[in-house]
Amino acid sequence: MRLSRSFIPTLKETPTEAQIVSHRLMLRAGLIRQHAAGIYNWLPLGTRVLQNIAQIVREEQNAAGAQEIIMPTVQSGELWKESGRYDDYGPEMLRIKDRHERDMLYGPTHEEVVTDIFRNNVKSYRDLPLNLYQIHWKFRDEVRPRFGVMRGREFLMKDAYSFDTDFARAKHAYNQMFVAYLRTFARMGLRAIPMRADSGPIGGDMSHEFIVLAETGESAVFCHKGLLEKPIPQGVNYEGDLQAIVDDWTSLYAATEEKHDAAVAAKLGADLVSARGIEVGHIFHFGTKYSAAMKATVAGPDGTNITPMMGSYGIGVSRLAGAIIEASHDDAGIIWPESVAPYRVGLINLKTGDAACDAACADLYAKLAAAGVSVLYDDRDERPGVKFANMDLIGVPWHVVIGPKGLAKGQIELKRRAGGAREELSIDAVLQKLST
RNA sequence: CGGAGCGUAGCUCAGCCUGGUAGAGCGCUAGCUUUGGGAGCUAGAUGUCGUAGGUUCGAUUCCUAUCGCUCCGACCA
Repeated sequence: MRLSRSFIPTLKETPTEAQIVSHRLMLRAGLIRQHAAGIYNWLPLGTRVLQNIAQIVREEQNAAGAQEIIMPTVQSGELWKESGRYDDYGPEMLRIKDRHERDMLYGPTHEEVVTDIFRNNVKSYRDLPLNLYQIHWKFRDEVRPRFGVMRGREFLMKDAYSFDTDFARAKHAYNQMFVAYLRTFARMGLRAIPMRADSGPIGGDMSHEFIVLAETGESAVFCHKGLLEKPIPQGVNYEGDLQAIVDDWTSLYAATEEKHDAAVAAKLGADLVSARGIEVGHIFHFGTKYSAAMKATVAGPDGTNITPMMGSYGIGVSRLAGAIIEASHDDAGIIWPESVAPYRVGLINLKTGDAACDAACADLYAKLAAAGVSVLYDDRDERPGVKFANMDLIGVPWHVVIGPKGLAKGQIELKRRAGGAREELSIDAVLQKLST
């Protein structure tokens, strides 16, 4: 993409409303713009990041055996009356009446809808296990939205729902999501630590929050420092027994403030990490809470009905965009991990209008595109300082700098955004390096 | 929901206390110069001073209401 034709409105100054670094940088780098309290427009750069994050989530969910669907954002209130949550959920749920005065709502979560899909379409135990997920927008009318996309009212979420015939199989479904989550966050360059958590109003007794440590995190968390270095499982067979992996991760102390046991934690001594964290994922097992209330059953092997055990598994996709920035930035701007970066390479033409520079840039731009590398090409007639500052702010992982001085020697500059290491290379060498 | 603050140009903000024809920097437009880390000069465009009432000869300024946004707290599958 040529920057001269891109809609990437960057800001030199920080808007007053933004208090934390990820919010400031998302506004300054032109990823988002606020529409109303806790509600945001995602501009082209932000949209690309969001799509990259969603794609990683999607690939790992699919690998773990979940199937993607799309459920409605606007739901019927009737279903929520069945589960009893229409009255329980409170003012956080945005309630709407349609033209026929029917009670509708903008979905804050989808247990009711997915259970309705299940009971209408799944009739036999032989169709289980089943895990359905979507990556879709939710609305929760938070009392106090804040921190940009970290606690918005409308947000993009991956929510998965598992159905199993008994607890052992439900536990396996839980473990599948547990392991998939470890891998998902790691692919985004994040270390997310599973911590014992309160299951909250949704109910249930098996629950972990996946927490990224960050100073600006909303909750206080405590964990064994060994969890910061534990290797992420590779080559996982999701059909096989995952209990050993889960046990390995849950054997070390890790808890959010609500579940924190100071006496137990104190025994860790110097191994205890006490920090703040951002919740990027949350998994629950809640048994038959919804399937029973909504009379979702399947026929069992002996002909009697089985009420399936369920779990739900959430990832805050739009929140992750903020969390990644919290974890990876410097004074100059965002430092995107390659896996989620809106572009992999930023090509800077130091002297637009200079025939040699223009030709070299155009040539490299075309060749990188042909090699399948996403490039943001700053072809604007701006001063070098402006271009450097802008590319640092946007935070693409690799910067290629082409200017008249270097070009005279047949050299261009390749800079790594993370760390700032630079090297002078030939154009072919840069092409080679970025194409692999 | 309790407490506090802020709404003036696209952005950051001054002006308001003490009422009298709307300001700065950055950005934007045009031109010239400049060009390896957010340049310089010149010329220009841009505002229902959040909205509605009230007081006054006169309101961005004082009063009231209202809407919006932010922060602290409570809350947060």
